[in-house]
Amino acid sequence: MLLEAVYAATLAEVAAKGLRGASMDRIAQRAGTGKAALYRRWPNVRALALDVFITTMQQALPAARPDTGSLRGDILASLHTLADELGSDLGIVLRELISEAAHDPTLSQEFQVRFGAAKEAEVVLMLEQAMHRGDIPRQALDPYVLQLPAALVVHQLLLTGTPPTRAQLEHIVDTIMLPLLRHPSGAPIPA
Amino acid sequence: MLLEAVYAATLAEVAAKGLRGASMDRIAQRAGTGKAALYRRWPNVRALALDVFITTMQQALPAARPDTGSLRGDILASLHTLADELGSDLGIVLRELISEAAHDPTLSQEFQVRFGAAKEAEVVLMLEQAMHRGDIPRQALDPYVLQLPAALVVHQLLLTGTPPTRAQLEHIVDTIMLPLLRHPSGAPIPA
Amino acid sequence: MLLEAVYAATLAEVAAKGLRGASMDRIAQRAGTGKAALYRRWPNVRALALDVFITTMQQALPAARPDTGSLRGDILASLHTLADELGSDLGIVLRELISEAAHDPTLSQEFQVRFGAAKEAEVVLMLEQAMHRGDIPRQALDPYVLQLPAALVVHQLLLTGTPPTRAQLEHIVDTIMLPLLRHPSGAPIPA
Amino acid sequence: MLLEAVYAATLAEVAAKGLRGASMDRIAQRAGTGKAALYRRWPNVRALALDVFITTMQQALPAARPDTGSLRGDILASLHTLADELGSDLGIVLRELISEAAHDPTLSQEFQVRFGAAKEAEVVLMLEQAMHRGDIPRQALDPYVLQLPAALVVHQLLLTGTPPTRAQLEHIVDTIMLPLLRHPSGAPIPA
DNA sequence: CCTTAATCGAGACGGTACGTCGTGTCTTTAT
DNA sequence: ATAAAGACACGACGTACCGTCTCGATTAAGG
Repeated sequence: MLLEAVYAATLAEVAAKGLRGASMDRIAQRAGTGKAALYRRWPNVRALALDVFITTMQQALPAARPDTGSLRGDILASLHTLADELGSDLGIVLRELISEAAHDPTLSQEFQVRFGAAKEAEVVLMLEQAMHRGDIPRQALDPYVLQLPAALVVHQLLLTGTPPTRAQLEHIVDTIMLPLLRHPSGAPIPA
Repeated sequence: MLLEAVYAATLAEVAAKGLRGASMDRIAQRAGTGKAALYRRWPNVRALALDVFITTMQQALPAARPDTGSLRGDILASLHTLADELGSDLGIVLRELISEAAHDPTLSQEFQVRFGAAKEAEVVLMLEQAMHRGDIPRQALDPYVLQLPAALVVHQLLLTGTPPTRAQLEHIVDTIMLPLLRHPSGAPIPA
Repeated sequence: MLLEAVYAATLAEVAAKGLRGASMDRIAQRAGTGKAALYRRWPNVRALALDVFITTMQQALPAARPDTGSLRGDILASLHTLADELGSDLGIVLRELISEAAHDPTLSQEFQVRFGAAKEAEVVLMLEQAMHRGDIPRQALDPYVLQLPAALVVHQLLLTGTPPTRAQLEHIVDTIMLPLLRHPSGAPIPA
Repeated sequence: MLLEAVYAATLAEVAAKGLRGASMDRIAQRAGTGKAALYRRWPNVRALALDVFITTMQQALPAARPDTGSLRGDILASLHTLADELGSDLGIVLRELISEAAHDPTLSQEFQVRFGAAKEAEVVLMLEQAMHRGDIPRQALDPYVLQLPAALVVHQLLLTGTPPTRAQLEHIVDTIMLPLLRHPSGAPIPA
């Protein structure tokens, strides 16, 4: 109840003023509560924003674990969900958190564990299903290949400010991702 | 004279307190001047800090255009230079730029022009040399493939806080980049 | 508690630097508080200083309503109290009030109500007692006559920087005030 | 030439922003010159304003030495001139100077000598003419009586913000000033 | 059913930094 | 040589947030 209001207020505030310009006072006011209620749960604005970001991202995850019947469809659906999320206010928050993480290694790890790992697990699942089905040959899963489509999506967002279009996503999947999965190099994977 | 003092003061302040904790008052004091002299040139602390870092960085750039004789060697050298740069203070600034760009589209463009384009041109040059030599088949250059190694390096930096090691870079080149270049899909490239 | 500290700090600051040289920062520091606490209550240094002085003055007022048994004694006692007040730091504040009032009509009124009116009521009371006793003939009270001694005292203060001496006050009462009251002109009083 | 521009600029600036709000920078700009030219002649804003004020006042003085043929007419004419002056921008400057004088005794004296003394000499002249004509009995001139009408005019201005009307001036002259001059007390005048 | 404890909103508190403005001095231009 | 224009070091201004804190008022559970 109250938490929902706080989450919504935080997203709105960060979207409007940026993480740097966000203020506890205003978030409290937007949420119709007092600062004490916020400081009781989060030590500062950044922590609050990170929590909101990750929680919101995670709620969006289940919808992103699709089973369209084909590997191509699954990957595309997943990327599309990601691109949609990053195109919204969450994209702004992501960029803020990236800079914040530069000063706070804790945040970096937290971010990696709660967001990076979840994304990766999702892809692993999809690929294992695909190997079961025989869509792609059995192979050891290379983490760099797993990250690849997400990395390209995020990279484009960070450099140009907008996530890839559906056509661009298809291009990424068809000319980069699928070829790599169909003809794996079989090289050993470094730690 | 005064500018040198300000640059030095800014670097010292940022080193001491971090980019986020730097304050105009203290920078002015360190530089033996007044705030007005700073605000006359930069609109705020971030702009000052970013200017200082970008200027400092660009002086170190020219060393990055390699010609090792083989495509693999060229790409690796280029990536290594990038990873080294991003592992230093430059990495921090990159992250600040990213968040700053979320609120200032101008900066986004500026950044893309002064860094993204330079990086891309460098890769294009390497690939054309390689096609001349016959290392890889003649092909239209796919911007997503060009960005790919840099995207993976940056992505790892942003998620984990540290750039890839030499072994990881070799892995990226050998199992992802070179296979894609040796067996291009030939698909049309979307705008 | 805090207010006391602020009042004391303000008096100390003004004593040290003069009203014009007083600064909010220093007053806050002297009072062991922050500027925000001051600006929450007063819009600027002048308002604070003036409030402190007016309050301080009013606490000293009650002692000023004399009943010496003769009209001459009453008026002299009243003027003497006024002269004493204006000879202290209060004189400085009076002058500040005057210049401040030139830009702020509200202050003009406030000043008139809290001092002018009080002073006038005091004189009216004395004169009515005197008419009762038969010291002076019954007469309509002319506001210009009522203001007269105070006006002369203030005027001298403003022009020379020091209020009249006891001998000068006696002269004013004996050669100007009392003759006018003993032989009133009886002319109508303009609005 | 330049001085005229500076004088006009100063009057305009002080009228617009008050002495407290006046700035050397703006006066210089209004006068179409640089700050250096001002600081070469006056040590600070207050000194400049005082100089302008007194000079302007003195130029207006000669017009105030009337000879209407009757004492009443002379005094009224003189008071009217004073009230007019004080009702204009000069009234504002007067009030500013009064507060300034609180911190600078030099200014107090200067003001008294150049303005107060001139006013007094004017009244003395009028009264001596009147005694010559037999309008009033020969008598020692009491400085407090001399100051009296001006004191009342200034007092009203300072308390209410507006100088007396013509009717009020006549009242002051008829019921206070003239009676005192026609029936002098003859008491000795204290230093 | 009442009371005791926790939580709520509201907002004051001591602080730090902000970005603007004005000071009085000193230097650069352009005659 | 002088004058305008304006940079310089300094410091006060008034605002906005910070993170801590004290308040009643409102709930809830537990005796």
